[in-house]
Amino acid sequence: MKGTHLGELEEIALLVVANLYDNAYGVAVKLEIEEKAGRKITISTVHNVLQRLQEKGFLDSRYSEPTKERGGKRKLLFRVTKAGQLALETSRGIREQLWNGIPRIAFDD
Amino acid sequence: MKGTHLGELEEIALLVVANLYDNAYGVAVKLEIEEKAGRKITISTVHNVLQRLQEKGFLDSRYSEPTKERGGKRKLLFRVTKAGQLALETSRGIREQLWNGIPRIAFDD
DNA sequence: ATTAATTTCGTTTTTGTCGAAAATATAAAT
DNA sequence: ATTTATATTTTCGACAAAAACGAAATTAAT
Repeated sequence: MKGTHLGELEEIALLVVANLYDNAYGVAVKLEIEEKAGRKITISTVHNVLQRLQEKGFLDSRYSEPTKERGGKRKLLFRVTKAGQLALETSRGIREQLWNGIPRIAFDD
Repeated sequence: MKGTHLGELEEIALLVVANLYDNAYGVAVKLEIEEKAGRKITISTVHNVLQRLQEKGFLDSRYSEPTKERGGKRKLLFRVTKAGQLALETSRGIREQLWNGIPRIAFDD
């Protein structure tokens, strides 16, 4: 059976797609993850997670027209679905609640 | 090399241990995850993730004394380390930044 | 033909998940 | 009081899903 909730990278990738809005394709997502999350990641990993998110219904995609640059083949552009948005908000809500429940003393070192 | 960042369940478990403060052992963590995250999970899964978090240096543990209740054997109590706290804060900061960068239009349906 | 930008494929490691067994405590029964 | 039953907790062994990579395939301009 398929997975139910958002994995760690899945969540970051989803947020990044939302950030990039109308330019959310593989390479851009990779660069944005590396910059905002401070972490190296290969392009294969990015495409892998984007595809998984689409299969789960959290992203959809369409092809752009080829660009005029050298090697500028068509891009597969992603956007966050309503279900994706909901999954993100749910995830955030849970963590927020958990953060709020931490007693001060728990982090005194 | 071993895993560097916090998995999705790892992060929730870490937050839950912080929430429970001085009563963070397997069963309590399981119940708290189920309640706060609205998700079913087995005790084996919980122990597994707690152990992995300890190996990564994000948790440490000690044994309590047995209780006087029937079957009340000693509990393995966990607490969040400084490294664990830092990992949580880093993770939160990254997501916060990503949420703030989402253009309004990205979520208009 | 060559080179550049992008996506797709096959494989491996790490994380997430469970069922069942083992350990350790109290309670009940003989 | 010794055994037998039952409760609470942790440990073990296996498997599924997510994360990660290198390399191949695709498609565009030079």
